[in-house]
Amino acid sequence: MKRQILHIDANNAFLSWTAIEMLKRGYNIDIRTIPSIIGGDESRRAGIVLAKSSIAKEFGIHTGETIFSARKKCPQIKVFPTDFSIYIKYSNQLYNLLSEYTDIIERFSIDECFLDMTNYLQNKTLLEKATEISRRVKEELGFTVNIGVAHNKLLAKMASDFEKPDKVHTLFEEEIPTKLWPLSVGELFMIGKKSVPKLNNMQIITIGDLAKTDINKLIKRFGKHGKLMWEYANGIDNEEVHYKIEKPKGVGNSVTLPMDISNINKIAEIVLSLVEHVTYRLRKYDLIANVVNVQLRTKEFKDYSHQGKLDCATSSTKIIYKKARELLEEMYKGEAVRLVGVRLDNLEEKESMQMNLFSNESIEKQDKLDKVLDSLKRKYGYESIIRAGKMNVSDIVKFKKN
DNA sequence: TCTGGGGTCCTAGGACCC
DNA sequence: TCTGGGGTCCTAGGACCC
Repeated sequence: MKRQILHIDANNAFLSWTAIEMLKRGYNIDIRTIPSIIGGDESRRAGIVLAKSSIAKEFGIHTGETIFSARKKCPQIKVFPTDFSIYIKYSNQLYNLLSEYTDIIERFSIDECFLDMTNYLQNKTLLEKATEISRRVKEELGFTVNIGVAHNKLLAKMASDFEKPDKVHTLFEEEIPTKLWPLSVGELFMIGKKSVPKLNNMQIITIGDLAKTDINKLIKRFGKHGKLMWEYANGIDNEEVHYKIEKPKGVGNSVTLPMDISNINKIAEIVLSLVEHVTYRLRKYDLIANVVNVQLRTKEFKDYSHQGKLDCATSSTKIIYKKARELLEEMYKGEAVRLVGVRLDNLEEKESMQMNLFSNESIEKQDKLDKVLDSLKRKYGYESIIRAGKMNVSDIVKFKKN
């Protein structure tokens, strides 16, 4: 039996949601109707376009380009800051509305969901359900969505990416040759900008070209990814809609510094504050980590990282910082650093934590201290807890001046 | 006042064991 | 004077996604 899958994608999510919130707060312009973008903070060297209005798009502005470049294309562009609390609010509203239609719902990202409607059609067609959802989101939540209607996740996702905004598109098997195959190969999900030139060199220009290429040739050139590409080009995908909430496989935080730093002690202070953030998140999930990873990005945009296994899985700020500091010292060559990141991987449930016979007592003590600090953070806000040696942005500025 | 931050998965190569 | 080879674990880096 064929599965009945929908992919729902909020149109210009960050910008639309900001527009609605601003109107609610009394702002008299709907920023969806003017040349506008949501952008990162330029003063913190994070000035890229995260979302754009349709009019901004007409000026040739793309998501991911610099705000500087967007201004050159459209000097009158209005730039609004990011605010994740707004996005989470509207994302939840969308999720709650969609949850009325099926129990098998997967939050694919902050603005996208997959729905498995196979056992939830109630004598209606999948397309009728999609049309109803589209209308209700617009009327009740005040923004528009694109909906892809298909028999698997890949085709539903590709369909929702067809003409925008506020559209419902089907992509059933018999429509693949006319709707999917004429598109450029780079439009296919999981084919990024590095793969496109390699495929073009093999005379593969469209998704149809890819679909008709010998799969073994693709496997030879791209390994596992080659098989996936070929299957996707042919509309093959058996992935389930993952409706159970899964814990993360890894957690990380990274930060672009307001200015480049080449003093290892100052970098270590940034690492400490990142370790505090990241272990706090880890403890919220009741997880412990086995692997610590420290990442640096140089001012030339060269990324490198070192990772190391802990003797025993933990969520302790102190132990993880100690490891992170070792990794930093072993990898750092003295370059000017633009970004610092810390990731924790190979996570496991806290219940399974193995008792370390030799330092059991001190682990428990440290665990208690972290828990106390966490509850203070929740109560008084994260910024109220500042360990000695932690550096904030103004310290970095002062450091640079000295 | 060019170039975010959060993830997942894969691969190549080295170390080590038998 | 020949220097295997399979398996597993680990790390660094890269590709892709939103």
